[in-house]
Amino acid sequence: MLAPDIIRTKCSDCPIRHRAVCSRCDTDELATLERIKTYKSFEAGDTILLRGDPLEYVGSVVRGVATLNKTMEDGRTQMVGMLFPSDFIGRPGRSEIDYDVMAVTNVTLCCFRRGPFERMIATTPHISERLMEMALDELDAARDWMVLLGRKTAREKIATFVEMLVRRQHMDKVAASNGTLVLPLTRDEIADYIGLTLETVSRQLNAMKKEGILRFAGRSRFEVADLAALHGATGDDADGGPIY
Amino acid sequence: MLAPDIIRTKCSDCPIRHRAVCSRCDTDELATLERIKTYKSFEAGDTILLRGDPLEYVGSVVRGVATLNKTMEDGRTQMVGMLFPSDFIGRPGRSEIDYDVMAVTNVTLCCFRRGPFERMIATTPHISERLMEMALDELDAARDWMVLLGRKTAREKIATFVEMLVRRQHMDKVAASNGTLVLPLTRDEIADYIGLTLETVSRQLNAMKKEGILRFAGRSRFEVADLAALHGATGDDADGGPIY
DNA sequence: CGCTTCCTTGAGTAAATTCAAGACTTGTGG
DNA sequence: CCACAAGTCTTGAATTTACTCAAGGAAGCG
Repeated sequence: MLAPDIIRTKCSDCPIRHRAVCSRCDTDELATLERIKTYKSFEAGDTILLRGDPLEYVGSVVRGVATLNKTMEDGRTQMVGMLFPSDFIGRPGRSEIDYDVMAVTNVTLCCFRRGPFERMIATTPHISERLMEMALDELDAARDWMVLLGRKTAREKIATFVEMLVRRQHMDKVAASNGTLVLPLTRDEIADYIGLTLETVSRQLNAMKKEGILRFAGRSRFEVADLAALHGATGDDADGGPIY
Repeated sequence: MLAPDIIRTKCSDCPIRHRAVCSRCDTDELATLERIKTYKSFEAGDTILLRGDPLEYVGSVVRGVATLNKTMEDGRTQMVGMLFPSDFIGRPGRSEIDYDVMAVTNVTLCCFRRGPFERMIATTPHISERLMEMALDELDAARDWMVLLGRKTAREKIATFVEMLVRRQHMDKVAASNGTLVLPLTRDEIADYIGLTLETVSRQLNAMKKEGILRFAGRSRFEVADLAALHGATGDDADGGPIY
């Protein structure tokens, strides 16, 4: 773990203030959270939590990207979630989790010790309601991903994955300076997320490059040259498309 | 919808009393629920809810099995959940759902109108806490299924599916008279649940029959002749196995 | 008993995987 | 600032798994 470079940002200045688990808290509630929060930082590649570990902390991703990974007995792995800024790690009332949480970029977390946080939830509807809402959002996302994993072709999987990245980075303004987007995962990690092999991911990504749908600038920076074509390749409904 | 054949079972006599959303309610709370509940019945094949429909009711499955289905533009479908007795339909704070809910057997639901129920949640921690717990259980199940869909072989998928059925029916005592289990889904529906085609499902099921792992009595009744072999075929950890 | 629906089985095909070799990035140290 | 090493990525060829297409057979319902 790195030394935190956000030492103690005020909640009111926090970049995820309006979307995280605390988004509906009033000034008093925020003051209470302010007292019990701590920041933790992780370097790209670090393990944030290991499957089965006792869950001492819960918290929000403030910066960076983390992934939730499940590994089978024989080493096959499936990523079951990607966490962007404002996403929550850990669950109320559970003492452990059934997947590993990994930092895929440098990550800063806003953490609360589980005990005090759970006591606060019990008396703070603004938090418990938001937590429920976030859990249901995660459930919806998991089910959408089940369609991807079970029924989509390699090409559709890639297109859906890229579209999801665009949507999340647009939201977070991780998007950086120009219109360029960041590809926070390696080919191998993408493969684990969408249920393919890294070779197939590479082939499909290059096919979309050749077709002029994507444009790459180095390994991990790219932009979408043809958003409509990208959406067309997802296999999703024409209506339900991306709204910016 | 059928005429309900449970007209007004008392909550205290309800078969799912100890596992459903109301499981932690005290006598007073139960009395309140008793007043606002209504039973609805559906025949096998009926649509319980359609994607995008305004969600007027929420409720628990009392008897029967329902499925959650997503359909792509071109007709490909992926089942994203199976609901057994005690499972909850609908979500607090959401006015619609993004999948169809179908009755695959005859189904009886214990329903509450969404408005009154949500008002009750707000003042009844015994319910809101249980709802949160159930949402997190569903999320865990969805993520386990993502591993199945993304990384398991046809044989592992079938074995995992059958093991899940055994576990749920053991729990519900749907298991009926003898040790026989019910296969509530057709080959086609199973295929939609585990991301295969019906032919592949049929082949794998028959392979397990020939190997003496499963024994069939007609189309939809079967028993597991070799539970250890079944679990061995799931690809899951030797430890995390079924506990009866 | 006959019809409909669901299931089985086979043969050929297609999509993605595996195996393998080589090329590009990126970061580090000289 | 360049060269090198390590890690990533690309591409091709062969293989495999599951899919598609097709026909026939069993179950279950009326």
